[in-house]
This record gives sequence, structure tokens and C-alpha cells, in this order.
Amino acid sequence: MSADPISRRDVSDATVARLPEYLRTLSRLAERGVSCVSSAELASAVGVRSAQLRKDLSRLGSYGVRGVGYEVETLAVEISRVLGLTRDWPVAVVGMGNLGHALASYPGFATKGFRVVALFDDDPGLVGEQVGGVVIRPFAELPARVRSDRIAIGVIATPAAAAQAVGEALAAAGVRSILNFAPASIAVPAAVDVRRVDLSTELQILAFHAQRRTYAAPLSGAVAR
Amino acid sequence: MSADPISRRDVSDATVARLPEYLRTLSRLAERGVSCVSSAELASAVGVRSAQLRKDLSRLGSYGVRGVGYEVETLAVEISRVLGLTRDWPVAVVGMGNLGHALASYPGFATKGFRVVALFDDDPGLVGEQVGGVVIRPFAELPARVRSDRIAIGVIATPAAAAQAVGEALAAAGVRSILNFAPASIAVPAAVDVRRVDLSTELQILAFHAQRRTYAAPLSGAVAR
DNA sequence: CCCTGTGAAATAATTCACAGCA
DNA sequence: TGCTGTGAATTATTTCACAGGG
Repeated sequence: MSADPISRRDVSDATVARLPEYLRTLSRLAERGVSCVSSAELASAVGVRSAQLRKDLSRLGSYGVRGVGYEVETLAVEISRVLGLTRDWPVAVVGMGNLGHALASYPGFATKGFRVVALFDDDPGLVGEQVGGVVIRPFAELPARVRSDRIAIGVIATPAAAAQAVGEALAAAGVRSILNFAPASIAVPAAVDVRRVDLSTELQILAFHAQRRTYAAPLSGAVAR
Repeated sequence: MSADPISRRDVSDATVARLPEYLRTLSRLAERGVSCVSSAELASAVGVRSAQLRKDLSRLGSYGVRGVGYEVETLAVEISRVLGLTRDWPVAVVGMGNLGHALASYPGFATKGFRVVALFDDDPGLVGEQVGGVVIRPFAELPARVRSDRIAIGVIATPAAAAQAVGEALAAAGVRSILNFAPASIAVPAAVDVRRVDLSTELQILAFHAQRRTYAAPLSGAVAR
């Protein structure tokens, strides 16, 4: 009666990383009133090969109809289920400088069951301020809030110097998933899943490719006309 | 006389993605006064296997000393060179809402040769405002600025609805590398390299793993003491 | 037919294990 | 001896190509 149609165990990381993109594209199609897509159509909208799309989807189960395609609505629900988006994910943001403010009011956060329910900062000039209907609290209140609001995901938006301490505090408070925006890596117990999102890293990868491209085809002044 | 010690052609994407992390760790070691590391030490500081580190570094050339290790300074310079960080990368940010403001003043941007030299937004309430010493300009001035400032990297921080148009304008203006923070994918000519950084995507991947972990080891109330 | 789902083949990335040099 | 650099083995991922159901 545990009613779990597929064990999530055999969905590879590479596949999981593509699921949010599939889901976003399906939502766009649904908005346009499209109710059915073939793997070729969906794949080209996403920018992957149709064989890869089918292989990915086959990991979730058989939700397509041979000779026809996939029902947009059904598939979206199924991907949401596998990603864990059918439940609620209370999120805490630590560090309410520019970046923290932007994150706390970013629309991408509000979607798909993620709710920013707690904001923390130790700057007395920030404590008490409301951002998106949530009041900024002193960092010391973190453990109590994690328990009372069942916070499962913590976001670190502090300067680099504070990141390690915040990560440890989040882990100690019971948070098992951390999104780290601080320009520093953090070391946490293996039970905690950390994903780092870093501007600087992305820019450096971009610079590498930009440089490669320059070698391949030196950009001349041929702008527009 | 082109003096290129290795062709960057055979450095795989997987390796390139790890180089910024190696570089950051090397910088930290240098600050601490460490002048030499073995692959085992560096690998454990970064969180990869030593064999992978050596394989990655071997792609850049032979900069280690057998029986000893790698000279921190030399290796950092070499990775910087390969990533293209020894030159200057003028950056334009388009969309100066909360996120754009945060990006324009984010310290991670200022490092490693990336300079935010132009900010664009069409909101009359924002045009003219200074952020980090740079004045926000109307979007129509983009092509002229790209040329005059040799802007090679564009950052999209607009709402989803504007992203596609901004991407096309950047591409048309001659920008060949785009970092897209808008909650929407954009379609651009193949000559343009786009990297998308998306909160929502990261959160969804995090949710998947958080859910998996919950199944594996249900979190009990064992908090601190 | 057409398009899904999937074994089999090809390719890519990681890890092992050790030769070879300081 | 100790640690790098690298072929060889292993594992992961992608792509091919087609059997099979609607």
C-alpha cells in the first residue's frame, strides 16, 4: 500500500537534472492549450534528442501512448511527483543582503511548492524588516524555526566568511538540503545534500568557451548593418 | 609563435566545470601561505578523487613535480590561463530589478577579470540610477555599448517574458556568451553560448534528493541536545 | 502506419593501478 | 621512496535501431 509506482532509486542524476527542463516546457505547452506531444516535438522544444527524452521518461514509467505521444497534463503531473513537487517544501533563507532580498522575493521560488517561510540575518538594521510578508529574524532563532516550520531546505546567501558556520548550523538544526550561493564551498556531514550555485564559476566556464570561440572564428566588426 | 602550450580543444566539459573549483581552493591555500600541494591534499580539499584531479590537470600539461606535488602559484596561473581569466571580460547586465541590482554589486563578479561595464533597463524609474559606479541606460543603447566597450558577456536578469527578446538583441549586437538568470529558456543562434542559472531548477533537483533521503533515513527529532 | 519503450552499440567519464622520474 | 602522469579497466551516459502495441 506504499503506492510508489517506481522506485526513484534508478533515475540517474543526469536524468534528474533534465526533468525540471522537461517540466517547464510541458507547462508552457499546457498554457498554449497543447494537450498531447510526441517525443520528437517535446525534445526539439527542450533541445535534446528524442531518444534521450524517451529514455529519460521511460525511467519514470510508461506514460506515453504508442503511435500517439504523451499527454501533456499526465506527464507533467508524473514528473512533478518524481521530483517531489507534490508536497510542500518550507525554505529558510540565511543572509538578507542584496542577494538574500532578491532571492526572498524571486518568483521562481514561490512556484512548485517551495515556500520561503523564514528569513535570518544578524544585522540589527535588517532584523524586523519584512520581505514578501516574512519578517527577518536573528540567526539564533534558526533551530526553533526549523523545527516549528519543518524546514527541509536552507539557502545560504551570506558573505563567504559566514558560509561554513551557517552550513554547520543548518545541518545541526536538522536541515538536510542546502542551496549555497555564498562564494565559498562548505563542508558538511555526508547526510546533508549541498548544491552550490556560483556566479563566478558560471562566468569562468563561460569565459573558457568564449575564448575557444574567439580562436575558432575571430569576431569581426560585422554588426547588424 | 602563437605560444599556446596546449590546445584547449581536448579539455572536456566535465573537466572545465571543475577547474573553477580547483582554482578557488588553490587561492585559499595561497592565502594561507601554502606553496605546494600533492594531488591527494588538493583533491580532498576540493572533494574529488586524487586520480580525477591528476587526470584533469594532466589535460592542461605537466605542471606537477613527481615525488613532490604541484606548486600552488604556478598551477593557479596555469588554470587561470586555460580558463581565459588572464584577459579582461567586460560584462553587461540587462534587467535591473532586484536580481539585476544584486548581480551588479555582487563581489563574485568583480573578481578574475570580469568587469560590469554596462547596465540596461527600460523602466524610466531605474534609468539614470547608479549601481556600483555604473549608470543604468535604456536598452536601446545596448548595440552601441557592446561595440564601444567590447562587451563579450551578457547577463539576462529580466522577467521571463522579456528574456527571448533580450537574448536576440544581445546576439544581434555581437555578444557571444550569455548567462541567463530569467526563469525561461531562450533560443539563440548556435554561435552563441548560453548558460542558464535557475533557482527553480536547482530547488527541484534538491527536492528530489531530499525526498530520496527521507525514504532512506527518516529524520527523527534528534536535534543538537 | 506512427510513435513509444528498450535492448544493444557507441561514446564519454571515472577509477584503478602502476611505470617512471625527481 | 613518494607522487605524478597515464594507459587500461570500469562504469556511466548517450545514441542507435527496431520490436511491438494502438
